[in-house]
Amino acid sequence: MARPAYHHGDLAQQAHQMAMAILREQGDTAISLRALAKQLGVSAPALYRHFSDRDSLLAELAVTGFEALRARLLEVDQSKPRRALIDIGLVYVSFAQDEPNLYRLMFGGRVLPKGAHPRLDDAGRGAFQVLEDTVARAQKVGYLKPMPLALMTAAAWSLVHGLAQLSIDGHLPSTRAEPLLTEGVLTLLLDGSRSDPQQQPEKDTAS
Amino acid sequence: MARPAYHHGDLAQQAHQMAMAILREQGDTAISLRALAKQLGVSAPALYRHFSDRDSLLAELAVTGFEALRARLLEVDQSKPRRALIDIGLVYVSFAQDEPNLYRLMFGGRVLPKGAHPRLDDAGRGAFQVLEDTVARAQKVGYLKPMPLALMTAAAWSLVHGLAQLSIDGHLPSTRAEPLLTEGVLTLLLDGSRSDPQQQPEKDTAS
DNA sequence: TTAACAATGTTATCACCGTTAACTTCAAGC
DNA sequence: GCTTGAAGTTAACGGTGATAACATTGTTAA
Repeated sequence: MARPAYHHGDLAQQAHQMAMAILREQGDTAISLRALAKQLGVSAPALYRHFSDRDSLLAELAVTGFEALRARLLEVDQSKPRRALIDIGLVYVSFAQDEPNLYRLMFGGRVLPKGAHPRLDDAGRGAFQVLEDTVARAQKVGYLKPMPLALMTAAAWSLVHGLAQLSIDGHLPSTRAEPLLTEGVLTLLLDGSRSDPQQQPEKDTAS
Repeated sequence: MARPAYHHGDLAQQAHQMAMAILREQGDTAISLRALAKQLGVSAPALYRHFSDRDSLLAELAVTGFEALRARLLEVDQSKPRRALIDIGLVYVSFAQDEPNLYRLMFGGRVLPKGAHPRLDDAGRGAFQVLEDTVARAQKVGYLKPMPLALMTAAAWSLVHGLAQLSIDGHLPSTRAEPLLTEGVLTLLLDGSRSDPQQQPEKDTAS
Protein backbone atom coordinates (compact mmCIF):
# COMPACT_ATOMS: atom_id res chain seq x y z
CA MET A 1 0.00 0.00 0.00
CA ALA A 2 0.98 3.63 -0.30
CA ARG A 3 2.91 2.32 -3.24
CA PRO A 4 1.44 3.44 -6.50
CA ALA A 5 4.02 1.09 -7.91
CA TYR A 6 5.28 0.61 -11.37
CA HIS A 7 2.57 2.09 -13.45
CA HIS A 8 1.85 5.61 -12.50
CA GLY A 9 -1.54 5.50 -14.06
CA ASP A 10 -1.95 9.17 -14.69
CA LEU A 11 1.44 10.38 -15.78
CA ALA A 12 0.47 12.25 -18.90
CA GLN A 13 -2.18 14.33 -17.26
CA GLN A 14 -0.21 15.04 -14.12
CA ALA A 15 2.87 15.99 -16.10
CA HIS A 16 0.79 18.31 -18.22
CA GLN A 17 -0.70 19.89 -15.13
CA MET A 18 2.57 20.33 -13.32
CA ALA A 19 4.27 21.70 -16.41
CA MET A 20 1.46 24.20 -16.76
CA ALA A 21 1.97 25.31 -13.17
CA ILE A 22 5.68 25.82 -13.73
CA LEU A 23 5.01 27.64 -16.98
CA ARG A 24 2.59 30.04 -15.34
CA GLU A 25 4.94 30.83 -12.49
CA GLN A 26 8.35 30.78 -14.10
CA GLY A 27 7.95 30.76 -17.87
CA ASP A 28 8.52 28.04 -20.41
CA THR A 29 12.30 28.05 -20.17
CA ALA A 30 11.94 26.79 -16.60
CA ILE A 31 10.25 23.62 -17.81
CA SER A 32 12.66 20.70 -17.72
CA LEU A 33 11.56 17.18 -18.44
CA ARG A 34 14.11 15.77 -16.03
CA ALA A 35 13.08 18.01 -13.15
CA LEU A 36 9.48 17.35 -14.01
CA ALA A 37 10.04 13.61 -13.87
CA LYS A 38 11.90 13.82 -10.59
CA GLN A 39 9.18 15.88 -8.98
CA LEU A 40 6.61 13.34 -10.19
CA GLY A 41 8.64 10.50 -8.73
CA VAL A 42 9.29 8.95 -12.08
CA SER A 43 12.30 8.45 -14.34
CA ALA A 44 12.93 10.97 -17.05
CA PRO A 45 12.49 8.74 -20.09
CA ALA A 46 9.08 7.73 -18.79
CA LEU A 47 7.80 11.08 -19.98
CA TYR A 48 8.80 10.24 -23.51
CA ARG A 49 6.10 7.59 -23.53
CA HIS A 50 3.57 10.40 -23.40
CA PHE A 51 5.33 13.31 -25.07
CA SER A 52 7.47 12.65 -28.07
CA ASP A 53 9.39 15.78 -27.40
CA ARG A 54 9.85 18.65 -25.02
CA ASP A 55 8.37 20.83 -27.73
CA SER A 56 5.34 18.57 -27.93
CA LEU A 57 4.68 19.11 -24.26
CA LEU A 58 4.96 22.86 -24.71
CA ALA A 59 2.67 22.65 -27.71
CA GLU A 60 0.09 20.86 -25.59
CA LEU A 61 0.29 23.60 -23.02
CA ALA A 62 -0.21 26.18 -25.73
CA VAL A 63 -3.24 24.27 -26.99
CA THR A 64 -4.93 24.34 -23.62
CA GLY A 65 -4.03 28.01 -23.44
CA PHE A 66 -5.84 28.70 -26.69
CA GLU A 67 -8.80 26.71 -25.50
CA ALA A 68 -8.96 28.72 -22.30
CA LEU A 69 -8.73 31.96 -24.25
CA ARG A 70 -11.48 30.84 -26.59
CA ALA A 71 -13.67 29.90 -23.64
CA ARG A 72 -13.26 33.32 -22.09
CA LEU A 73 -13.94 35.07 -25.38
CA LEU A 74 -17.10 33.04 -25.83
CA GLU A 75 -18.46 34.43 -22.58
CA VAL A 76 -18.85 37.99 -23.79
CA ASP A 77 -22.35 39.23 -24.44
CA GLN A 78 -22.94 39.54 -28.16
CA SER A 79 -26.18 41.48 -28.09
CA LYS A 80 -24.79 44.95 -28.72
CA PRO A 81 -22.17 44.95 -31.48
CA ARG A 82 -20.09 47.86 -30.27
CA ARG A 83 -20.07 46.65 -26.69
CA ALA A 84 -19.23 43.14 -27.88
CA LEU A 85 -16.24 44.34 -29.88
CA ILE A 86 -14.85 46.31 -26.99
CA ASP A 87 -15.45 43.53 -24.51
CA ILE A 88 -13.73 41.03 -26.75
CA GLY A 89 -10.71 43.29 -26.70
CA LEU A 90 -10.84 43.76 -22.96
CA VAL A 91 -11.13 40.05 -22.31
CA TYR A 92 -8.31 39.34 -24.72
CA VAL A 93 -5.95 41.77 -23.04
CA SER A 94 -7.02 40.62 -19.60
CA PHE A 95 -6.21 37.06 -20.49
CA ALA A 96 -2.69 38.01 -21.48
CA GLN A 97 -2.26 40.02 -18.32
CA ASP A 98 -3.56 37.21 -16.14
CA GLU A 99 -1.33 34.61 -17.78
CA PRO A 100 1.64 36.39 -19.30
CA ASN A 101 3.91 33.37 -19.50
CA LEU A 102 1.23 31.22 -21.04
CA TYR A 103 0.38 33.96 -23.50
CA ARG A 104 4.02 34.33 -24.48
CA LEU A 105 4.23 30.62 -25.12
CA MET A 106 1.13 30.75 -27.29
CA PHE A 107 2.38 33.63 -29.41
CA GLY A 108 6.11 33.61 -28.83
CA GLY A 109 6.70 31.87 -32.12
CA ARG A 110 9.79 30.11 -30.86
CA VAL A 111 8.51 26.66 -30.00
CA LEU A 112 6.02 26.55 -32.77
CA PRO A 113 7.24 25.92 -36.31
CA LYS A 114 3.62 26.35 -37.35
CA GLY A 115 2.60 23.15 -39.04
CA ALA A 116 4.54 20.81 -36.80
CA HIS A 117 1.65 20.61 -34.35
CA PRO A 118 -1.64 20.65 -36.23
CA ARG A 119 -3.71 20.59 -33.03
CA LEU A 120 -2.05 23.85 -32.09
CA ASP A 121 -2.99 25.54 -35.33
CA ASP A 122 -6.57 24.41 -34.90
CA ALA A 123 -6.73 25.70 -31.34
CA GLY A 124 -5.30 29.03 -32.42
CA ARG A 125 -7.82 29.31 -35.19
CA GLY A 126 -10.56 28.45 -32.72
CA ALA A 127 -9.74 31.42 -30.54
CA PHE A 128 -9.33 33.70 -33.52
CA GLN A 129 -12.68 32.57 -34.84
CA VAL A 130 -14.55 34.14 -31.92
CA LEU A 131 -13.06 37.49 -32.72
CA GLU A 132 -13.79 37.11 -36.41
CA ASP A 133 -17.38 36.12 -35.74
CA THR A 134 -17.87 39.16 -33.56
CA VAL A 135 -16.56 41.40 -36.31
CA ALA A 136 -18.69 39.68 -38.93
CA ARG A 137 -21.77 40.08 -36.77
CA ALA A 138 -21.11 43.77 -36.24
CA GLN A 139 -20.68 44.17 -39.95
CA LYS A 140 -23.85 42.27 -40.84
CA VAL A 141 -25.85 44.37 -38.42
CA GLY A 142 -24.47 47.45 -40.11
CA TYR A 143 -22.45 48.83 -37.25
CA LEU A 144 -19.19 48.53 -39.14
CA LYS A 145 -18.37 49.89 -42.56
CA PRO A 146 -18.61 47.40 -45.39
CA MET A 147 -15.05 46.28 -46.01
CA PRO A 148 -13.20 43.01 -46.48
CA LEU A 149 -13.76 40.94 -43.37
CA ALA A 150 -10.10 39.93 -43.34
CA LEU A 151 -9.06 43.55 -43.16
CA MET A 152 -11.13 44.45 -40.15
CA THR A 153 -10.34 41.26 -38.27
CA ALA A 154 -6.65 41.70 -38.97
CA ALA A 155 -6.86 45.21 -37.61
CA ALA A 156 -8.77 44.20 -34.52
CA TRP A 157 -6.61 41.20 -33.78
CA SER A 158 -3.40 43.10 -34.37
CA LEU A 159 -4.50 45.86 -32.07
CA VAL A 160 -5.48 43.68 -29.14
CA HIS A 161 -2.53 41.37 -29.62
CA GLY A 162 -0.09 44.24 -29.76
CA LEU A 163 -1.72 45.82 -26.77
CA ALA A 164 -1.53 42.57 -24.85
CA GLN A 165 2.07 41.87 -25.72
CA LEU A 166 3.37 45.37 -25.07
CA SER A 167 1.41 45.50 -21.87
CA ILE A 168 2.76 42.30 -20.36
CA ASP A 169 6.29 43.29 -21.35
CA GLY A 170 5.93 46.57 -19.49
CA HIS A 171 6.27 48.78 -22.54
CA LEU A 172 3.02 50.60 -21.89
CA PRO A 173 2.09 52.77 -18.93
CA SER A 174 0.13 50.88 -16.32
CA THR A 175 -2.37 49.09 -18.49
CA ARG A 176 -3.02 46.81 -15.58
CA ALA A 177 -4.53 49.51 -13.43
CA GLU A 178 -6.20 51.16 -16.38
CA PRO A 179 -8.53 49.27 -18.66
CA LEU A 180 -9.36 52.78 -19.80
CA LEU A 181 -6.30 52.73 -22.00
CA THR A 182 -7.38 49.53 -23.67
CA GLU A 183 -10.90 50.79 -24.13
CA GLY A 184 -9.71 54.12 -25.45
CA VAL A 185 -7.42 52.49 -27.96
CA LEU A 186 -10.16 50.18 -29.14
CA THR A 187 -12.48 53.14 -29.50
CA LEU A 188 -10.07 54.83 -31.86
CA LEU A 189 -10.10 51.86 -34.18
CA LEU A 190 -13.86 51.52 -34.01
CA ASP A 191 -14.35 55.20 -34.72
CA GLY A 192 -12.48 54.69 -37.95
CA SER A 193 -14.45 51.59 -38.84
CA ARG A 194 -18.03 52.56 -38.06
CA SER A 195 -20.43 53.00 -40.93
CA ASP A 196 -22.10 55.85 -39.05
CA PRO A 197 -19.35 58.34 -38.28
CA GLN A 198 -21.11 60.51 -35.75
CA GLN A 199 -18.69 62.11 -33.38
CA GLN A 200 -20.07 61.34 -29.91
CA PRO A 201 -21.39 57.78 -29.80
CA GLU A 202 -21.15 57.62 -26.02
CA LYS A 203 -19.39 59.68 -23.46
CA ASP A 204 -16.82 57.08 -22.54
CA THR A 205 -13.95 58.04 -24.82
CA ALA A 206 -10.92 58.58 -22.62
CA SER A 207 -10.56 62.22 -21.73
CA MET B 1 53.45 33.58 -38.44
CA ALA B 2 49.95 32.44 -39.31
CA ARG B 3 49.63 32.28 -35.59
CA PRO B 4 47.28 34.95 -34.29
CA ALA B 5 48.34 33.50 -31.02
CA TYR B 6 47.08 33.97 -27.57
CA HIS B 7 45.20 37.18 -27.71
CA HIS B 8 42.48 37.14 -30.23
CA GLY B 9 42.31 40.89 -30.36
CA ASP B 10 38.77 41.23 -31.58
CA LEU B 11 36.84 38.57 -29.78
CA ALA B 12 33.96 40.63 -28.45
CA GLN B 13 33.05 42.15 -31.76
CA GLN B 14 33.46 38.95 -33.74
CA ALA B 15 31.43 36.97 -31.26
CA HIS B 16 28.71 39.58 -31.40
CA GLN B 17 28.72 39.48 -35.16
CA MET B 18 28.67 35.70 -35.43
CA ALA B 19 25.97 35.40 -32.79
CA MET B 20 23.89 37.88 -34.74
CA ALA B 21 24.30 35.80 -37.89
CA ILE B 22 23.18 32.66 -36.08
CA LEU B 23 20.28 34.52 -34.51
CA ARG B 24 19.05 35.78 -37.84
CA GLU B 25 19.24 32.40 -39.48
CA GLN B 26 18.23 30.03 -36.73
CA GLY B 27 16.76 32.01 -33.87
CA ASP B 28 18.09 32.80 -30.43
CA THR B 29 17.76 29.28 -29.05
CA ALA B 30 20.39 28.18 -31.55
CA ILE B 31 22.97 30.47 -29.97
CA SER B 32 25.36 28.48 -27.80
CA LEU B 33 28.39 30.04 -26.20
CA ARG B 34 30.36 26.83 -26.48
CA ALA B 35 29.62 26.36 -30.15
CA LEU B 36 30.31 30.02 -30.73
CA ALA B 37 33.69 29.75 -29.04
CA LYS B 38 34.62 26.66 -30.98
CA GLN B 39 33.72 28.25 -34.26
CA LEU B 40 35.83 31.27 -33.34
CA GLY B 41 38.76 29.03 -32.49
CA VAL B 42 38.73 30.00 -28.86
CA SER B 43 37.90 28.32 -25.58
CA ALA B 44 34.43 28.71 -24.17
CA PRO B 45 35.30 30.60 -20.97
CA ALA B 46 37.14 33.20 -23.04
CA LEU B 47 33.76 34.61 -24.01
CA TYR B 48 33.01 35.32 -20.39
CA ARG B 49 35.70 37.97 -20.44
CA HIS B 50 33.45 39.94 -22.76
CA PHE B 51 29.94 38.83 -21.88
CA SER B 52 29.03 38.24 -18.29
CA ASP B 53 26.25 35.98 -19.35
CA ARG B 54 24.58 34.32 -22.27
CA ASP B 55 21.66 36.64 -21.61
CA SER B 56 23.96 39.62 -21.77
CA LEU B 57 25.06 38.61 -25.23
CA LEU B 58 21.45 38.25 -26.31
CA ALA B 59 20.68 41.62 -24.76
CA GLU B 60 23.46 43.17 -26.80
CA LEU B 61 22.02 41.67 -29.94
CA ALA B 62 18.63 43.07 -29.05
CA VAL B 63 20.18 46.48 -28.50
CA THR B 64 21.69 46.57 -31.96
CA GLY B 65 18.33 45.39 -33.26
CA PHE B 66 16.58 48.34 -31.68
CA GLU B 67 19.23 50.67 -33.04
CA ALA B 68 18.73 49.29 -36.52
CA LEU B 69 14.97 49.65 -36.22
CA ARG B 70 15.34 53.21 -35.00
CA ALA B 71 17.65 54.02 -37.89
CA ARG B 72 15.14 52.73 -40.39
CA LEU B 73 12.28 54.59 -38.77
CA LEU B 74 14.30 57.81 -38.87
CA GLU B 75 14.53 57.54 -42.64
CA VAL B 76 10.86 58.14 -43.32
CA ASP B 77 9.87 61.46 -44.76
CA GLN B 78 8.12 63.55 -42.12
CA SER B 79 6.78 66.31 -44.32
CA LYS B 80 3.20 65.06 -44.69
CA PRO B 81 1.77 63.85 -41.38
CA ARG B 82 -0.59 61.23 -42.70
CA ARG B 83 1.98 59.80 -45.07
CA ALA B 84 4.56 59.81 -42.30
CA LEU B 85 2.31 57.86 -39.95
CA ILE B 86 1.56 55.24 -42.54
CA ASP B 87 5.16 54.95 -43.63
CA ILE B 88 6.31 54.53 -40.06
CA GLY B 89 3.94 51.61 -39.80
CA LEU B 90 5.06 50.10 -43.07
CA VAL B 91 8.72 50.38 -42.16
CA TYR B 92 8.05 48.91 -38.75
CA VAL B 93 6.27 45.88 -40.14
CA SER B 94 8.85 45.47 -42.89
CA PHE B 95 11.61 45.39 -40.34
CA ALA B 96 9.94 42.58 -38.46
CA GLN B 97 9.37 40.68 -41.67
CA ASP B 98 12.96 41.13 -42.79
CA GLU B 99 14.39 40.03 -39.44
CA PRO B 100 11.80 37.86 -37.74
CA ASN B 101 14.19 36.15 -35.36
CA LEU B 102 15.81 39.38 -34.33
CA TYR B 103 12.43 40.97 -33.85
CA ARG B 104 11.26 38.09 -31.70
CA LEU B 105 14.33 38.46 -29.54
CA MET B 106 13.68 42.17 -29.15
CA PHE B 107 10.06 41.70 -28.13
CA GLY B 108 9.89 38.12 -27.03
CA GLY B 109 10.02 39.12 -23.40
CA ARG B 110 11.78 35.92 -22.35
CA VAL B 111 15.42 36.98 -22.16
CA LEU B 112 14.69 40.42 -20.90
CA PRO B 113 13.71 40.83 -17.26
CA LYS B 114 13.18 44.51 -18.07
CA GLY B 115 15.54 46.44 -15.89
CA ALA B 116 18.36 43.94 -15.88
CA HIS B 117 19.87 45.49 -18.99
CA PRO B 118 19.45 49.27 -18.88
CA ARG B 119 21.05 49.77 -22.29
CA LEU B 120 18.31 47.61 -23.72
CA ASP B 121 15.56 49.69 -22.20
CA ASP B 122 17.18 52.84 -23.56
CA ALA B 123 17.49 51.36 -27.04
CA GLY B 124 13.87 50.27 -26.99
CA ARG B 125 12.75 53.70 -25.91
CA GLY B 126 14.87 55.18 -28.66
CA ALA B 127 12.98 53.28 -31.33
CA PHE B 128 9.65 53.99 -29.71
CA GLN B 129 10.53 57.67 -29.56
CA VAL B 130 10.52 57.99 -33.34
CA LEU B 131 6.97 56.73 -33.48
CA GLU B 132 5.88 58.97 -30.65
CA ASP B 133 7.47 62.02 -32.25
CA THR B 134 5.66 61.31 -35.49
CA VAL B 135 2.35 61.11 -33.68
CA ALA B 136 3.08 64.28 -31.71
CA ARG B 137 3.97 66.11 -34.90
CA ALA B 138 0.76 65.01 -36.61
CA GLN B 139 -1.17 66.17 -33.59
CA LYS B 140 0.52 69.53 -33.38
CA VAL B 141 -0.14 70.15 -37.06
CA GLY B 142 -3.78 69.39 -36.41
CA TYR B 143 -4.08 66.24 -38.46
CA LEU B 144 -4.95 64.13 -35.46
CA LYS B 145 -7.68 64.72 -32.94
CA PRO B 146 -6.57 66.33 -29.71
CA MET B 147 -6.22 63.48 -27.29
CA PRO B 148 -3.66 62.28 -24.76
CA LEU B 149 -0.45 61.61 -26.63
CA ALA B 150 0.06 58.37 -24.71
CA LEU B 151 -3.28 57.09 -25.94
CA MET B 152 -2.60 57.60 -29.61
CA THR B 153 0.96 56.33 -29.46
CA ALA B 154 -0.16 53.26 -27.55
CA ALA B 155 -2.75 52.62 -30.21
CA ALA B 156 -0.33 53.11 -33.07
CA TRP B 157 2.44 51.08 -31.52
CA SER B 158 0.10 48.29 -30.51
CA LEU B 159 -1.31 48.09 -33.99
CA VAL B 160 1.98 47.90 -35.84
CA HIS B 161 3.54 45.63 -33.24
CA GLY B 162 0.60 43.25 -33.34
CA LEU B 163 0.58 43.34 -37.09
CA ALA B 164 4.29 42.60 -37.19
CA GLN B 165 4.15 39.79 -34.71
CA LEU B 166 1.11 38.08 -36.16
CA SER B 167 2.55 38.47 -39.61
CA ILE B 168 5.89 36.84 -38.91
CA ASP B 169 4.17 34.02 -37.10
CA GLY B 170 2.03 33.32 -40.13
CA HIS B 171 -1.27 34.12 -38.49
CA LEU B 172 -2.27 36.65 -41.09
CA PRO B 173 -2.93 36.06 -44.78
CA SER B 174 0.10 36.85 -46.92
CA THR B 175 1.12 40.19 -45.42
CA ARG B 176 4.45 39.70 -47.09
CA ALA B 177 3.09 39.95 -50.58
CA GLU B 178 0.56 42.57 -49.60
CA PRO B 179 1.60 45.77 -47.93
CA LEU B 180 -1.94 46.74 -48.81
CA LEU B 181 -3.18 44.91 -45.75
CA THR B 182 -0.85 46.83 -43.51
CA GLU B 183 -1.77 50.11 -45.12
CA GLY B 184 -5.46 49.35 -44.96
CA VAL B 185 -5.29 48.47 -41.31
CA LEU B 186 -3.38 51.62 -40.50
CA THR B 187 -5.92 53.64 -42.42
CA LEU B 188 -8.70 52.33 -40.23
CA LEU B 189 -6.97 53.56 -37.11
CA LEU B 190 -6.17 56.93 -38.65
CA ASP B 191 -9.73 57.39 -39.83
CA GLY B 192 -10.82 57.10 -36.25
CA SER B 193 -8.15 59.48 -35.03
CA ARG B 194 -8.32 62.33 -37.54
CA SER B 195 -9.61 65.66 -36.40
CA ASP B 196 -11.24 66.16 -39.79
CA PRO B 197 -13.50 63.13 -40.28
CA GLN B 198 -14.29 63.52 -43.94
CA GLN B 199 -15.01 60.21 -45.55
CA GLN B 200 -12.73 60.15 -48.60
CA PRO B 201 -9.37 61.65 -47.74
CA GLU B 202 -7.66 59.95 -50.65
CA LYS B 203 -8.62 57.17 -52.94
CA ASP B 204 -6.22 54.62 -51.47
CA THR B 205 -8.36 52.93 -48.83
CA ALA B 206 -8.33 49.23 -49.62
CA SER B 207 -11.37 48.33 -51.64
C1' DT C 1 -5.37 -20.64 -17.15
C1' DT C 2 -1.76 -19.10 -19.23
C1' DA C 3 1.03 -17.37 -23.01
C1' DA C 4 1.75 -13.54 -25.84
C1' DC C 5 1.72 -8.75 -26.45
C1' DA C 6 1.63 -3.93 -26.06
C1' DA C 7 1.92 -0.24 -22.87
C1' DT C 8 4.54 1.78 -19.55
C1' DG C 9 8.01 1.97 -16.69
C1' DT C 10 13.48 1.39 -15.54
C1' DT C 11 18.75 2.10 -15.73
C1' DA C 12 22.76 3.39 -18.43
C1' DT C 13 24.63 6.33 -21.54
C1' DC C 14 25.64 10.04 -25.04
C1' DA C 15 26.41 14.54 -26.37
C1' DC C 16 25.50 18.74 -25.33
C1' DC C 17 24.90 23.11 -22.47
C1' DG C 18 26.10 27.38 -19.12
C1' DT C 19 29.17 28.51 -15.71
C1' DT C 20 33.04 28.76 -12.33
C1' DA C 21 37.78 28.04 -10.40
C1' DA C 22 42.53 28.02 -10.95
C1' DC C 23 46.22 28.65 -13.82
C1' DT C 24 48.95 30.80 -17.97
C1' DT C 25 50.27 34.00 -21.35
C1' DC C 26 50.91 38.39 -23.07
C1' DA C 27 51.23 43.55 -23.52
C1' DA C 28 51.88 47.80 -21.36
C1' DG C 29 53.62 51.09 -17.72
C1' DC C 30 56.54 52.37 -13.78
C1' DG D 1 63.14 44.68 -16.23
C1' DC D 2 59.44 43.83 -12.98
C1' DT D 3 54.92 44.22 -12.00
C1' DT D 4 50.32 44.24 -12.99
C1' DG D 5 45.99 43.47 -15.18
C1' DA D 6 43.58 42.03 -19.27
C1' DA D 7 42.64 38.14 -22.00
C1' DG D 8 43.28 33.66 -22.81
C1' DT D 9 43.80 28.41 -21.13
C1' DT D 10 42.39 23.61 -19.12
C1' DA D 11 39.58 21.08 -15.80
C1' DA D 12 35.53 20.36 -13.69
C1' DC D 13 30.53 20.67 -11.76
C1' DG D 14 25.84 20.23 -12.38
C1' DG D 15 22.20 20.22 -15.46
C1' DT D 16 19.79 19.28 -19.96
C1' DG D 17 17.22 16.61 -23.97
C1' DA D 18 17.38 12.39 -25.98
C1' DT D 19 18.08 7.27 -27.21
C1' DA D 20 18.94 2.28 -26.47
C1' DA D 21 18.30 -1.79 -24.07
C1' DC D 22 15.98 -3.97 -20.51
C1' DA D 23 12.11 -4.81 -16.88
C1' DT D 24 7.52 -4.83 -15.38
C1' DT D 25 2.73 -4.69 -15.73
C1' DG D 26 -2.23 -5.12 -17.38
C1' DT D 27 -4.88 -7.04 -21.04
C1' DT D 28 -6.31 -10.03 -24.44
C1' DA D 29 -6.89 -14.18 -26.75
C1' DA D 30 -5.84 -19.35 -27.32
